[in-house]
Amino acid sequence: MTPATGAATATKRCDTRKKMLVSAAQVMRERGAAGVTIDEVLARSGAPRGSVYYHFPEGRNQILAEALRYSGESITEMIDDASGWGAKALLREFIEFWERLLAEGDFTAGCPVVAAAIGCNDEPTLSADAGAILGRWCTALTRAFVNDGFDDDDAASLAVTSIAALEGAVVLSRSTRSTDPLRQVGDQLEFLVKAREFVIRNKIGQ
Amino acid sequence: MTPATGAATATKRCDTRKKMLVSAAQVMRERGAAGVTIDEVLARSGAPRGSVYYHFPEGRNQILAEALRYSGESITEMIDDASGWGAKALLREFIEFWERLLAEGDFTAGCPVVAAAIGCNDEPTLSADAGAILGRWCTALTRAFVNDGFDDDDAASLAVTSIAALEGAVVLSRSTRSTDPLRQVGDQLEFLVKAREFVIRNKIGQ
DNA sequence: GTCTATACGAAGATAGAC
DNA sequence: GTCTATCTTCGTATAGAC
Repeated sequence: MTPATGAATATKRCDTRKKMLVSAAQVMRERGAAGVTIDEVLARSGAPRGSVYYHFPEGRNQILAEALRYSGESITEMIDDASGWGAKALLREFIEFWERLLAEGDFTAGCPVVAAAIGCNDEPTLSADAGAILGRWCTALTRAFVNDGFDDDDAASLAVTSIAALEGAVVLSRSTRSTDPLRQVGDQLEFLVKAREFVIRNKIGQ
Repeated sequence: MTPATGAATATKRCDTRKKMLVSAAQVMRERGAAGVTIDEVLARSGAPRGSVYYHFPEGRNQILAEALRYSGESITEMIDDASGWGAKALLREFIEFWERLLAEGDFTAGCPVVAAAIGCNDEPTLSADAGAILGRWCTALTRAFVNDGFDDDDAASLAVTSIAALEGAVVLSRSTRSTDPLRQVGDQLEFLVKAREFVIRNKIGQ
């Protein structure tokens, strides 16, 4: 095998796998984890049926697990990229990100990680995997809040609240077909952070 | 038919229907809307297979729609019952409610309305139905905030943020198998409301 | 109102050729 | 790596008896 063919094969291999994972994540976003079928993934990705169990020997459950990891990582990257800007900028970025995604898909798709967290037919570990990803987002955001001067507990609490509120807002925005919830939550979170900063700066009790 | 038999029949009829809806809602909470199968509903409810299409002529989709409505209403009632106590008490009640439910089910089940909002195989109206229910919760909570002295816009914004944050916290709590997110979000929401009140009372800008 | 049986299709998974 | 064909299971839905 020449180096050229080797590279081409490797590329092809990754392409098919990747296309399937992207499609699986998309279906997960639209119909929930339990709604992901191999047929639908094949139809969307254009991947050949014959290569399903070649790329994913453990079948459907493996596709679900990897699709979750794949889409989780892409959002984690966005958070990591933005975490140098400070927590408030990160929150704004997150909101813009979801506003764009929701509107692009005409409110037919939500967050794949939440979809996985909600549950699926079998594979009970999927929800825990989703929880781990959400936990990592919280950790990254906590770090950003700490950099902004919050102590560890406050930072962690604000981070968890921010992720929860934003993910909840995505659910509300999607199901009501409006970005209003996302923007309202964004405004309130911004105020919340400022109020916390104000309280700390002035060393006053609540 | 004597009145007695009539009543007995009516009771029986409602019992089977109700048992099936409760079971369907339970499956929805555990596996998502797309994960609800008639077989599973029958197995859990002990309802006879023969009466599925007697009680639900439109089949599975009807079961999903009614299970959503049923479980949505039970939570709406809780909100309405508590809405006389003021918004902050209502939030606390909501948090206790979910802490109890999550722990009782060993973190295997979340909110049925969010599960429906996330999507399902067919029946695209289910998500919109869920959105309508979430909207009603926001309306009720908005009213409570207005009663507490907030103007309409602030009240609505706080209500949306509260519902979003709490539903998001349920997702986080479930998938991380811990009630910490729910409690952290509860604390932050309480602080947020107090801070808003403080700002209004002292007529200071943000 | 409920039962049994069954038709029908969808979906996951496997086998072997190419 | 991919294709076709096939097996099997499961789930929805229908029909007709009781």
